[in-house]
Amino acid sequence: MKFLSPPDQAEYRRKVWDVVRQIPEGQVATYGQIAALIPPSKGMDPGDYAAWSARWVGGAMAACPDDVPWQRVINSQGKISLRPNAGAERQRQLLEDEGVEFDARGRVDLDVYSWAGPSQEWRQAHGLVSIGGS
DNA sequence: TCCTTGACTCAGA
DNA sequence: CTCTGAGCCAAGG
Repeated sequence: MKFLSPPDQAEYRRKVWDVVRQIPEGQVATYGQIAALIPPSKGMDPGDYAAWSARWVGGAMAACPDDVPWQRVINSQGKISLRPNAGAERQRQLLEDEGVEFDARGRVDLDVYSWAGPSQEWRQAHGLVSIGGS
């Protein structure tokens, strides 16, 4: 799914995967968090980007390579975003195997497992937004 | 060609 | 804290 595809979708998805690969085992990141690390394409309206980038990340996950730890990416509520019949149980299983715990409602405590993001150095090397924002 | 269907998030109730 | 609805594009049937 992509809604409002970014001008450079292939490029965008590649960046998303690079970021996801940095998420350490036992930690999780949200779609919005990943999106916030990647700057909008030149000329793109910041408002539109903020509104749709999270979905683009979701779209990137839908087609990610096997070496991408897609299970560590969940929604802003700390819940699995996959539909029950699309691998949600598998995702939860993978996370639990890494030590991530789910509460009674099937949510992950983001205060405990949320990833802090890649190092400033890594961000610069990959052309992502720097710490401190613009 | 028309209609459905998405790995999301945020504000309101 | 939980549940709803809005925002909005494109590929596939």
